[in-house]
Amino acid sequence: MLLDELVITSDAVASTRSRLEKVAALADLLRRMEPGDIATAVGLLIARPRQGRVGVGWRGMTAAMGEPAAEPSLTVADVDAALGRLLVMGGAGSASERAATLRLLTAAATEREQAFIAGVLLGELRTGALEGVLTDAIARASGRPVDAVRRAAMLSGDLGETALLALKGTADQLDAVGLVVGRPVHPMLAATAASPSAALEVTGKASVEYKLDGARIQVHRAGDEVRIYTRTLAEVTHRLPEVVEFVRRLPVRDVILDGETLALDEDGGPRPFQETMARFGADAARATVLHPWFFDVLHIDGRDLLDEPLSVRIEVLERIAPEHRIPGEITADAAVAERVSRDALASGHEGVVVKAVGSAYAAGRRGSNWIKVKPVLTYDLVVLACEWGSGRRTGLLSNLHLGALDPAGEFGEPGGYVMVGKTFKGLTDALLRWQTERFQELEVRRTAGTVWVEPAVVVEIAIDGVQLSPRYPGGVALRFARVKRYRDDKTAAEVDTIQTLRGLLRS
DNA sequence: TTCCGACAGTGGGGTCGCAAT
DNA sequence: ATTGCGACCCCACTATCGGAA
Repeated sequence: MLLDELVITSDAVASTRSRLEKVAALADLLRRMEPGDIATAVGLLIARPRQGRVGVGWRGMTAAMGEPAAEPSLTVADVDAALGRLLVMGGAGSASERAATLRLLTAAATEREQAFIAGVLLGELRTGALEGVLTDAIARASGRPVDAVRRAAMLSGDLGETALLALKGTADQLDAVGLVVGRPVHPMLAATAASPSAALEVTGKASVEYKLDGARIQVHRAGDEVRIYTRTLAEVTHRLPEVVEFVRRLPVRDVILDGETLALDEDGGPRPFQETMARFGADAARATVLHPWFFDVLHIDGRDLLDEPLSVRIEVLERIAPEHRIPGEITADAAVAERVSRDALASGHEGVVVKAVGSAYAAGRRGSNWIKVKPVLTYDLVVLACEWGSGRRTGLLSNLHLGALDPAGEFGEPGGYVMVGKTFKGLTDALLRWQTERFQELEVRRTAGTVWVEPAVVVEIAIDGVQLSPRYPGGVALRFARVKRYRDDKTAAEVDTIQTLRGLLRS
């Protein structure tokens, strides 16, 4: 199939807000597609090519972009082949070859094909159709139940191959897609609640478990063969030899475990997330050891546990890895849940995850059977600048630069402000419109994407905490900052201080 | 008719490896 | 040796659509 045909559909999908119309257009395209193009096309349409990221970002893309072709000639297979070549060149140190390959591809593309290819390589097509909508479209095109398609995609971890199976295979083949030890499944995710009690009201009797601040791991063991995957199914086995060794010693033959890995101090307390990531991100072994903790088991010795209630899965876990099961308690009592949460926080952990004891393991879903609860801190800060938004926020001032007061001038002018982070979260459309006007009134200067303002507007910011910053002058950065409200009742002289925020580092 | 679950979009801080400077 | 790029860890929140209630 010509790439042009796919791009026409993609543009049509982007041009409507109706999901039903998006699904209809995509389903129509999928029906017309040759089997050999289906997996590739699905990857392109959701800007997640089946090769994965091929090492081209905004910089490389703009550098390679030249005059477009007048007539469409590229096929879907051509693009797939080019992406494959780019991927293979990944570590070869041949930047010029990569650039040449990319230039060759874009030179053969028409203007709208170039835009499409850029969107795919940057991972943001913004057509309003990602996995969810594509899953519906695959179901529509194939006539299979959407639940069957979604289930196969989650268990195989591969929407493209699932599309091929749905469209060209039999219903039985689709339904037969199941857990395979060694092949990662999309992990179950958690919703959010404000308190353990609130979470418990939703779940009923629950396992209330510590939430550890590390990296999610999914561990597969088949005999002596162990593989480890991240939340997004990237394989990281070689980075975690200590976890491999641990899992090899478990009293099982085959197993799939879900858990978290993190660095610990001498007392067994968690090290800061940054330290875990420094070790997790490195190829070579470092002095830091990453410890595995598990909270779920999906398969054991030939027996799938996905559809077993959580209580049964916990029993299995308790039997095979009691020392490395994430701490928690099963309860229907809000007071007990609150106590477990307090204990978790006192031990330095993030909070708790409250899990309905009767629930199955819903791969890839963020339902209300798992609910995370973390404490929220709020501070009043001053807005130092604001950046113009993109996409649906184009033309609106969106991303706030936040400053804390420095009364003594420890990091600059006495009574001045020290930047501690940015945020674009928590803003309603009305607030975006308001701040776009207000900050232009307070403008003192302007750079390409940013309007700098008088430090006069006070905003209440919620954060999960702070972390050491190698970037900001105060040495501290906000973690997961979001706007709660503007504080018209406060002046800039009354905002929280950099010393207050730095104080959070030590606790 | 209203409600609500699922999705997509809009970006945040920080870490690494690797290539270019 | 330093800097910039790209990939990938962690992540919150709002708007919207359309099926469920």
